[in-house]
Amino acid sequence: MASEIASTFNISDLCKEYKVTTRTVRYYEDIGLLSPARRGKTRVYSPSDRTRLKLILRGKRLGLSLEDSRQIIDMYEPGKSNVQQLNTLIEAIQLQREKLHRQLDDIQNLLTDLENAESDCQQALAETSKE
Amino acid sequence: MASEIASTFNISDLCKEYKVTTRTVRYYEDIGLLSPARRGKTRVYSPSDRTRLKLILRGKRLGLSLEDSRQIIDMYEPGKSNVQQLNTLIEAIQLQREKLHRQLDDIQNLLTDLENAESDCQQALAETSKE
DNA sequence: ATAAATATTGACGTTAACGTAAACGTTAAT
DNA sequence: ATTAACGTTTACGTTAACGTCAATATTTAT
Repeated sequence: MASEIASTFNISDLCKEYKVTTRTVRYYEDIGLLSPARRGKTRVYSPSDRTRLKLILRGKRLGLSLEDSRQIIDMYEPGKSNVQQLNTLIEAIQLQREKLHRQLDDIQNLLTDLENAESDCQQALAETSKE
Repeated sequence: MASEIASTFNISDLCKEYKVTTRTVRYYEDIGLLSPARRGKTRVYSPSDRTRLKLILRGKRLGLSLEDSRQIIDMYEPGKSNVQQLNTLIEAIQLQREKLHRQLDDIQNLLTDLENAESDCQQALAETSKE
């Protein structure tokens, strides 16, 4: 028998790594976003599961819903796809990209606003220290 | 009497402009994010109200909660602030900026992923058309 | 003046994304 | 062997951000 090569994770280690609760990753499994293997009844997470979780959390940081993330993740594995499906997928990808570009724009603007707000504060502080 | 100068908006025009429902802007008023004037019982929105709504919606596109947006908007009007408050505000601003920079990073990565996914699709389509 | 459109204030309903607690089995260390 | 630590399922609870009526003014157009 070959020895185990791929590293695996139990639920609590995975949760510690990504600072989420077990409830959260079990919930993701409930809705089909993760499907870890089992050793008996215990969940065993593969590196691929770990990656999926990472992608989900990145999505959350961007304000995506879990369903949005699911779709995006599915985009990475076209699987058995005919021409029709591929074209649909490309369209979906482009829509997401446009949305992300809008988001980039929003962030740039908000960053500018915050920089201005901060320098206003610094200004006010400087005024205060003069009196 | 001087004639009216500043343009104002009624609720439905405002909603049409920003593609939100009246329920939404009334809700924002309920939680104190907007405080339009009244003509009798009818709400009258000023350009400043309009701007606030715009900022709220930008926040939403970025995945911010309404409370986050409220805090950020408050950052633009320091009002009567002592040194202590100003320093607290500057810290808050910097925290938000760091978060936004992380978000920028996430978006760049996701965009790269999607570009790769798209070119994989194109590739697959090319293969298909060869047969 | 009267109909049609638009406004208002309740108030209950809904969905996503978990939190929280109970009740229970399994493994690990002492 | 027993206790502590960790795992499991089940199930009710919670919060944000509105949706969706309903009942009732008020305004606008004809």
